[in-house]
Amino acid sequence: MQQNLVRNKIQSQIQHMVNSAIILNRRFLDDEQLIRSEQMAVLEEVFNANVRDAEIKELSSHFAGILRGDHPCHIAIWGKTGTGKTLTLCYFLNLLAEMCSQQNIPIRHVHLDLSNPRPCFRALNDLACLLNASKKYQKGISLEEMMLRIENKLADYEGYLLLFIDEIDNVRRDMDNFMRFLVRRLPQRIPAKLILILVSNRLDWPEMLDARVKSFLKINELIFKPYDAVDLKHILRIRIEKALTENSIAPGVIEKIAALASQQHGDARKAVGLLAQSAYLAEKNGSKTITLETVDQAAAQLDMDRYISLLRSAPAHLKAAMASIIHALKTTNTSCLATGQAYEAYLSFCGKIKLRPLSNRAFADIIAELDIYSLIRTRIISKGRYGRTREILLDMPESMIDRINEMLIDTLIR
DNA sequence: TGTCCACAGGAAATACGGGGGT
DNA sequence: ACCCCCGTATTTCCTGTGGACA
Repeated sequence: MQQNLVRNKIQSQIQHMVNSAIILNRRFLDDEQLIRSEQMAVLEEVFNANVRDAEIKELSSHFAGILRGDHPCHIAIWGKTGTGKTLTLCYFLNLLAEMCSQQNIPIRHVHLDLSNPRPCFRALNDLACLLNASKKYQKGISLEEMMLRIENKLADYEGYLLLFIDEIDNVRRDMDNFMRFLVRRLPQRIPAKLILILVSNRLDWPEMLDARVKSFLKINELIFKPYDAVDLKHILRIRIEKALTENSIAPGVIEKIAALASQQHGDARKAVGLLAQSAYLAEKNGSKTITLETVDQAAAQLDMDRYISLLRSAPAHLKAAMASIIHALKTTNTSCLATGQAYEAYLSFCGKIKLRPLSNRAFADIIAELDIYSLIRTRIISKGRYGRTREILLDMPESMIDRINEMLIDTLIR
């Protein structure tokens, strides 16, 4: 009897979930889960909607020379994250390689992805790995050695070599060294016709370079504009068609998601992410449609998740600093802190959890880092005779502060 | 007008850890 | 086992500064 009740209940719950399902194909809501060919298929549909037309045209005219035996110069590409630089380039290069091989033009392209920051050494090592010139090293081998290995590997390749370097401004430290190698040294030492494709999301990165290297870069420039709301709507429609059931979207929802995403940075990945989150949420609530309110909730939740996951994996001192700032603001009942006060709070907090505190200077850097992640907001103010300091304040909903605080203390004490 | 506070933030030095070559 | 090399984290030392106050 009892058992039957439970069975019925579970069965009806499952049935309810099936009826209210709005996600048909989960994988199309998350690029990570798509295999390459599916990504390309989605991308082709996007291109068919005339999105990124101008950029592809530019690329075509730049590289057309290869098919005539010319040697096109390097190209620099700018655009913010999520504007489709990487995917567009991959797609384009594959197509180009296909055309070349039909005409027996030797061509190789290598995609060096620097989406997480790394020093010169690591970047070179990764490049060497992609070329099969070396294995993965952590440390311990000189830069010179790494460069030689790359050169030797390429010593008898005479065709076109397209080096597609993604997010090049992520090479921290010794950027000059890295660029000098690519721009001046490598072309002189290998027979291949080298073309660099330098992708970055900051317009100003060449300013950081050595003037001599800069002058060697005879660069053609191409800018990927952020997607506007119209483009984003196209992109979202394609995903919705593939991933969701019909009529699961309330009127205005696409527009709202597109507007939110284009307001922020015109990042397509974020837009799709927001769509996905909205769909999950609607399904969890047993609703058959995604409404405008669902989108709001989803956006809030994504925000929260971003903060939480950012902090969870952060170094201990960063967590401690964040926790002490929250604590200090709560106990003093003011809305902002000066650096000195924050440092005091941090010192006593460290004492409590038995963590060796960092110096004043290092703490200031942590504050700056928290500001970059926009976990706090700071600005420099001068109180005249009473000194110059940063004003530190939190800028997030009350409920979020509490949850973050709990999580911090939990992970720190354990 | 000059002083001087309480820091900001750059540069260099130092500490530390870990891997490769021999 | 030893030395060399490199990357990262932190410290030490330093110069710079907006504006209230005398």
